[in-house]
Amino acid sequence: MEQYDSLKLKNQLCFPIYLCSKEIIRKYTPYLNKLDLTYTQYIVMMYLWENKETNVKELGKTLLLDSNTLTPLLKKLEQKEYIKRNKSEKDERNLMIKLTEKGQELKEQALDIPKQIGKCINLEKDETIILYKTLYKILKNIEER
Amino acid sequence: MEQYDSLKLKNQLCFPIYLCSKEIIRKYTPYLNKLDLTYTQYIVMMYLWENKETNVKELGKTLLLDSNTLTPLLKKLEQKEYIKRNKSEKDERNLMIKLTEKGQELKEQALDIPKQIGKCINLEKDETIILYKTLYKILKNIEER
DNA sequence: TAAAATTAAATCGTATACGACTAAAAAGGA
DNA sequence: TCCTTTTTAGTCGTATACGATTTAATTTTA
Repeated sequence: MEQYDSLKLKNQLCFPIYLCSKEIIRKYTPYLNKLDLTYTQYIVMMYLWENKETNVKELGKTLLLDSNTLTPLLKKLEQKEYIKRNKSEKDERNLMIKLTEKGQELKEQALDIPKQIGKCINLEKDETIILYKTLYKILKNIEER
Repeated sequence: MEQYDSLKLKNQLCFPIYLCSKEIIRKYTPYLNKLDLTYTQYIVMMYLWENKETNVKELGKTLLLDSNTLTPLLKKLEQKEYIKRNKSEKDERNLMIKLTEKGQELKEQALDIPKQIGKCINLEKDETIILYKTLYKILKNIEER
């Protein structure tokens, strides 16, 4: 191993992760355009399709995003009438995020997207499972140190 | 499998990839701040530490970035005097990117970063190898379709 | 060889992403 | 209770990221 090998791009684990993230998201784009969503808006909608109601803090904990990113994004989703933003009555510091009818209906149109993306990525079942496990292990390790 | 399971966040392969990319880059930040680099600037510098000279097109092919992202980024690296940007004499459409002395010296200061990040990610050797292989397979599959 | 097509970089507009800070509300303690 | 601390969103500034378009240089072709 040469002295500078550790600085070569091909030896950086983060590099292909960064590339994959960008390139898979790029693959999502044409499908998401049809729903008038960006990728980040899409994962917010997925969270809401599962949970119906949340607040900025909760959402941020799952998506690992802070209010500085979420606030403007949620305002855009409200403009599109996919969600409603309202202060909690119990604790006015909390902003409650709720799906609208229109936001709920969008879920139907999204149903085909995962299959299309899966076809692009095209991994074997067991490769996919190992990949998941490793990625979540990295996330766990990182948050710990 | 329920009808909507495919739309759950935990079943999205892209989601943990996206999170890992963000979170690993976040780990880089304090180290890169010392070198006055962002993550994207860092991978540009890594490319140049390996190749000494390139142009925007070549660089973009490796980093999967276009001139719309690279042009302002390279101007910033030039301001910091890590690189020089000059039109090629052979073909004036090409902008040649060259390391400066100062940019070359930065490599020494970066030498410890990969080890520190590796400690954070903290995977077994064989896990890492499989992860690399799978990520590059995804990239290959994606570019094909 | 002159016009058309192609190529490379730059520019523009929009949307994250995030560190640092601010404002408002709630919780806690003397 | 009043004051301090904590919590939650929001704001601001900087830096990507990228689709679409523009500009300039080169190559192709009629």
